[in-house]
Amino acid sequence: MGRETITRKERERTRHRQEILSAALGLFAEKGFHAVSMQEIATTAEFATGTLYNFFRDKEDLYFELLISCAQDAFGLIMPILDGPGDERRKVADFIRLHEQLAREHRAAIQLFLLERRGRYLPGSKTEAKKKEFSAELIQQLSKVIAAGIRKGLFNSVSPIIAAKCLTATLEAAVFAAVENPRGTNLKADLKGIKNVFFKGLIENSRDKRKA
Amino acid sequence: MGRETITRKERERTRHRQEILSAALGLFAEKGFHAVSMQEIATTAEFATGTLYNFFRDKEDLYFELLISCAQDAFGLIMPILDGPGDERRKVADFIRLHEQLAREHRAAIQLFLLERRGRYLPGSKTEAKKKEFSAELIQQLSKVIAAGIRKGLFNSVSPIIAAKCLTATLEAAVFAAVENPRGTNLKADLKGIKNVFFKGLIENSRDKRKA
Amino acid sequence: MGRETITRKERERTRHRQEILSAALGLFAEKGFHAVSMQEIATTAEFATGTLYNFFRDKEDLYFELLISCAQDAFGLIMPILDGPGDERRKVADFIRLHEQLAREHRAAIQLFLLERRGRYLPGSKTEAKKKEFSAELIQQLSKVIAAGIRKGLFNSVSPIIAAKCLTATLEAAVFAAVENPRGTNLKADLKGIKNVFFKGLIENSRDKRKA
Amino acid sequence: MGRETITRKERERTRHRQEILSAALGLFAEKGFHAVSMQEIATTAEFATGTLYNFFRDKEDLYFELLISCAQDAFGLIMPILDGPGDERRKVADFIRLHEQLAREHRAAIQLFLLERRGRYLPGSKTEAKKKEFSAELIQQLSKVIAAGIRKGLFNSVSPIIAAKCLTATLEAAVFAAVENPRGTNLKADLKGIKNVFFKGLIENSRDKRKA
DNA sequence: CATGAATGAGACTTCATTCAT
DNA sequence: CATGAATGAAGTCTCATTCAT
Repeated sequence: MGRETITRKERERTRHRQEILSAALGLFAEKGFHAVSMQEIATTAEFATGTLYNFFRDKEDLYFELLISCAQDAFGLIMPILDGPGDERRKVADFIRLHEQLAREHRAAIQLFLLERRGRYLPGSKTEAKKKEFSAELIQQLSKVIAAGIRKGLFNSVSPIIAAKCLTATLEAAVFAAVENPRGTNLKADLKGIKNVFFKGLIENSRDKRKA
Repeated sequence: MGRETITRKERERTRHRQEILSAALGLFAEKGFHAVSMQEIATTAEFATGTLYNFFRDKEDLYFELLISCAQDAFGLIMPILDGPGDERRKVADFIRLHEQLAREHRAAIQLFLLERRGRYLPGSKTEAKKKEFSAELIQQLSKVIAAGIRKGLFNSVSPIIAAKCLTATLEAAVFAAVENPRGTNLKADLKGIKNVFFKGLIENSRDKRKA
Repeated sequence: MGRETITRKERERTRHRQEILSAALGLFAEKGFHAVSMQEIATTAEFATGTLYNFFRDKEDLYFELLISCAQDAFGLIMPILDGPGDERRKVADFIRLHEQLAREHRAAIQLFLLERRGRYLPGSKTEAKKKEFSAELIQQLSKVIAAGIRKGLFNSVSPIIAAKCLTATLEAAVFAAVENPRGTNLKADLKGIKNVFFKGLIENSRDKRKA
Repeated sequence: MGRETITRKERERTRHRQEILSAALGLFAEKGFHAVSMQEIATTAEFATGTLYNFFRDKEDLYFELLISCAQDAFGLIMPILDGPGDERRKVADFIRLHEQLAREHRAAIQLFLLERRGRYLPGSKTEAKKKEFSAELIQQLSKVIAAGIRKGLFNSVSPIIAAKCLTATLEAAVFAAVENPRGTNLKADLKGIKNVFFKGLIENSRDKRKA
């Protein structure tokens, strides 16, 4: 019984923490960090203001934890695709296609990440560092895949890092646009187009060589 | 004399306006919209707080005008390249290369534009709309160039709009990174790499065809 | 068995109460009443917040009880010296000397009493009254000793109450200084000097008389 | 005219600052630092909350400036007595007597200084340091007078510093008591008694010597 | 009695904006 | 137009206290 009691309390606490994070996610994604007040988050989560501070040191910490939580979710979807075994061309194609699901199921998280570059405006903040870290990790993994593809002759010989940066920047922009204005965008089509652009390149290689 | 007096006054006014905008640009770029106070801008511009309100309706309006002013500068550099006559491949290459100059000479303006997606936190604001407008215009122009290139057989047949979006997103990310951390980035090399990725594409077409 | 169980419980309760008071004493002495939170006291005493309220009505009550507890300790040392039989000059000298021990062994209690005059900011509080009461009692006892000394011709004929107030005020200041900055103070020497000042007076009486 | 305009504004500003300090003095003296809110000070001074922050960095700064202002007033009365030329016995007597005026005319300032030892609870604060500084300066001056008196044979040979500390501690206590409870105290009589105690000493010197 | 999460009033402080000079 | 003191709403965070377990 003792163990169970403890466990119930702990479960409650975790659940409450989740509720707060959930409320905060929605609001931050909708309005951005500064336009959301702790009051607002508390009310949305149906807690008192002070309660938030039993879970998070301050507003920035709440935002930070949210960031981590969202990033873990996203990485949980992304990494298996990039890490797994298999054809690099397929991996990249799947990675691109995955963004449709991300836009559908992680709308708020995407806004959270992309609404404001720089973690919390003043560089050097914990949030700032974390965002960069996530971004770097993603690019790192993607570039590994691309490098492997190049080695196998599946991809042209371009800088894997640069290619990864190009692709992530493009996908971020596309996903963000889709998430901000779902009705005005056809993300599925856009992703196909993006794949096309990246896989084909702008300049038909054969012709290119002939000219050279 | 009358005309001259008026003219001097007008010049003065314009100059003061410019000084305010200039001070605001530096601060907004460095800290972001929320972390800059009107008092700070006033002090930096060496005016009194109230004076700012003789030139701009409110803080958002100041930001808005600043945005427009910066955008005009940028477009003044970009459009001639895209609009002018000549080889589309050259145009795109020049457009890419131009971003090095932008990062060098318009550091603050770039941060102003890219620090925060969304004009000013609540979607639907004037600033919000303006940012989208600028972005759309750029993509529009660039896609025209790409479309022309495709028609002339200079580029592969991809969606010009998508390709333009890919390229601008990528360049924005690269320029932003360079501007935020000049020492940690080699923008010139990155831009070359970007050109490479876009021109080559990931998948070597000749091989591609062979395999197919 | 019944009686024993009850007794153990009572002992436990008393011990817990003491632990709380002990933790509170250290914190109040170090930081003052306002800068210490109930949560802090609870943590230091290794209890939950709510537990404190099983022993004390509120924060002020805790402080009040602490005051009484400390005063009893101090009085337990002071009163035997003043009350006992013997030479009044010796009593006063011992009373002065006793303050060295107080500073050594009751550092926290001294800070508790002397850090803030007035019991607890709003005059008229319970704490306020208690502090005055203790002070009055001390002065009362000390003045009795002085009065007796005067009657026996051991002391000059001064107002015993005033003399007692002078002496306690002086000693309080000296002890407080020593307790706040032990390294910068030589309390033993200071106490000797104080004794000297009070026993001699500023004006050499013999000369005084000659001049008169 | 220009100079006059500037001067008027400056005068206004100084006057407002004074009004704030005056309101704050009354409240701090009555309730102590923590029990007074900035709101309360603002309301009492008939300003908006924010206005206080145009004059003082924060609450502590306001308190600090108040302290300095009060100390200057007090020193303006005390120092001429101690510094001037003349008989040291008279100086000390006048210094003691002066405290009646202080209690009458600087009631609030005295409470401000004596309500809470330690400047602002946590040692090391600006306020803390300033209080000590004032106290040290007073003791320093007073001890000089006493030392001079001793050299001239006007006073017994006691430690001047210790004697000064004894006297100031005593006077502070007496003045504070009078200021806290004007009806229950006869400060004039107390000061006479204090003078008596200090000038006579407890032990008649002639007898003392005879006994020795 | 012990626990400790929840509460919510209230404190301090900032800052966009106004307005009399 | 310029000035800059004044405004006061709003935001962040603390903490004494309660109460269900």
